[in-house]
Amino acid sequence: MQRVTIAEVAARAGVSTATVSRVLSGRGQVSEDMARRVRRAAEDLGYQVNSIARALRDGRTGTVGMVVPSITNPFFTSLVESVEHVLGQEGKELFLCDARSDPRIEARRLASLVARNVDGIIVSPSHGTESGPAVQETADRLPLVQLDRFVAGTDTDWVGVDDIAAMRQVVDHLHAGGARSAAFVGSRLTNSSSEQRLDGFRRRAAETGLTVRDEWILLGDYTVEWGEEAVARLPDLPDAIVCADDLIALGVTRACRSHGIDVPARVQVTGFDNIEFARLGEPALTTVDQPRDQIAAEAVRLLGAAGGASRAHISLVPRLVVRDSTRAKEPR
Amino acid sequence: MQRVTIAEVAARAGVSTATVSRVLSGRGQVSEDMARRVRRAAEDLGYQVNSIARALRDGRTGTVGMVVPSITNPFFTSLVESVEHVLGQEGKELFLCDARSDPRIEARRLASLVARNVDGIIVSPSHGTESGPAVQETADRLPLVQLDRFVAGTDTDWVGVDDIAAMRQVVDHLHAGGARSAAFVGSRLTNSSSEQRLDGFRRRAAETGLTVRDEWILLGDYTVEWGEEAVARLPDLPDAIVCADDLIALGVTRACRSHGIDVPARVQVTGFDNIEFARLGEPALTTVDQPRDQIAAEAVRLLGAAGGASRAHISLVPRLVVRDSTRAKEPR
DNA sequence: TCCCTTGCTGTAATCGATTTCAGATGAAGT
DNA sequence: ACTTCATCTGAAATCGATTACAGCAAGGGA
Repeated sequence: MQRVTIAEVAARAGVSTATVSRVLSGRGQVSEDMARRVRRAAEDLGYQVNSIARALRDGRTGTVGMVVPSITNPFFTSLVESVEHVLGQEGKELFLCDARSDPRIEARRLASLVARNVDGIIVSPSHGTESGPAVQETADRLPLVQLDRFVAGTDTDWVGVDDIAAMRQVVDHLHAGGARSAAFVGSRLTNSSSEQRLDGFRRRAAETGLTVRDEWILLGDYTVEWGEEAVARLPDLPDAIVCADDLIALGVTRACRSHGIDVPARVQVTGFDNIEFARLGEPALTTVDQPRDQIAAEAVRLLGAAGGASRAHISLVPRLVVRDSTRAKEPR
Repeated sequence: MQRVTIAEVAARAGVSTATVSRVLSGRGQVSEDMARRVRRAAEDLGYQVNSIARALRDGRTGTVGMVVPSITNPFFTSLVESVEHVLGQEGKELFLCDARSDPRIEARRLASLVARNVDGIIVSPSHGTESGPAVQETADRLPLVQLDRFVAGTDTDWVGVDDIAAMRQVVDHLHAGGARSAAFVGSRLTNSSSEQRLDGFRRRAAETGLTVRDEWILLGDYTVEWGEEAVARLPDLPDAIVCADDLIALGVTRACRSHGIDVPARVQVTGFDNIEFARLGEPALTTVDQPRDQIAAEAVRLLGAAGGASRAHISLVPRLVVRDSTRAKEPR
């Protein structure tokens, strides 16, 4: 159970710890003779570096922290997977934290990541305003990139999709399928995704002449349950229901099915994110595909390039995936 | 950006670093006078401990590593969430790694967790035999608990469900619903869950006189796609299809729907795990609910209690959740 | 008055790997 | 033979927090 230290390797090889370090880390020049002896000794003893000691010494841990609002939301899960993959390619590792959609828990997580000397932090903030102080404070100490969601009034890099452009595609597609009125089911306006998507929806609906009534704007959580409940709350049925994410949309189609409302004949429904289960809905969901791998790659790149005085806001244009919950066959 | 060290706090408060440490960590006696001065100085400078340095000093990091086969599988995700929650209550944090169902990647992750001095490791091994060496080697150095799955021939603690008992419930329930023959769709026999579940299925099927033909045992991956494909591969239809997890079951019911096979009237289908989406299938899946929170709590408890010479194997009895993909109304 | 506690505080060692700096060796050049 | 360099090694400092140990002062008892 005792860990082997560099000193023991040095003793066994009959050299100094400096030489051992040089051999094993590959920097500095060491004669082939010594190198062999050291490697042999390290091998025999089963030596492995203590990365805590190394981290203390050179101030970097090779670790990136990531904080997401909810690890059970498949969208964030797949984002985490992408980020982990990209980091893996640079030999870095991921510290994953779940904020449980609570800005206070989020703040604690961020502080603890700072204390643990991660080299950078990727965060998808839980709340559009309340997450602000903690995020900004953290960003002042470490490279930090916001992902997907964005907190108002913070000065950090950001990567996500262009929600406005996405909603334009969605609305146009529904319109092409014959919709003349539409409802929006989203989450309470406590984060930027939700706001942006609602905003984009409203704008494009106005431009295309779609009827949108105030009672048709329903805000709750990013959950299947809320989607189901929202349908019950609609005073009457519009031609289409635009959902702020796929979980909500799955709830909406499920509720429609159990109320005997035909989708897409009577009501067209759209989701957002293109999680794996979107295609498993009945009917399969038309939704907006987020380019996760690209988002992850950009985020990691920005973390590495941190330090420039100017902040980057990278918004990628997502792609509409047409399935069976809408009527038009073309993306727009 | 510069981090404040204990020395700076000491200088500002006009005391030694020892005193600062004693005040801030609360151990050792310090006069109220000094304590106030120190706290004041720490506050002013925005001091935060460097947990790397602390970890180096006292050999513990307050961190637990967890390795799962696939973070995109909702079952593992919810398990991670439970574990994270339990750890959070003891002030520990979780280092999450995704093995991508590859024992080699898994071995690398385990080694890196050891190098990072985590206090313990929770792993759900990817492969029933190939994961063995890495898992055993890791367990020899650190407290380690296997979760859900188990590697043959390793000597470590384990927590999971009693797959045999679960399958007994499943088979009895299908039998009660009128099934007289059944197929099994699982994953290739590369992990204990799969083996145990198939074994349990076979045994109980034999005991209850259910017909099981060899061509009805189909093994692939834990994915929706495989479930869909498996249906196409069945030479003819049994009365029931028992799936080794919910993802497979979702694929199976989806394929049945698109082939016009009525579930549960023509074929009954069952899943395993009770992931959130199980109830969203069409029809909603009858499945086996895994007591995640309890599994997580036991795992964390075992990690803490490590050191005893004897190994604990804790198997919890899961509960059958009856929904619409089967015919009988009672659990058994 | 002197010794012994008791209660605080500071000095310095410690954890393990890395790296600076100085010293040693040997080869090549004049 | 004497420099001059290049090449390699090792001693010791360093990162930041913790803690064993020693020292000091005040108070009590003999």
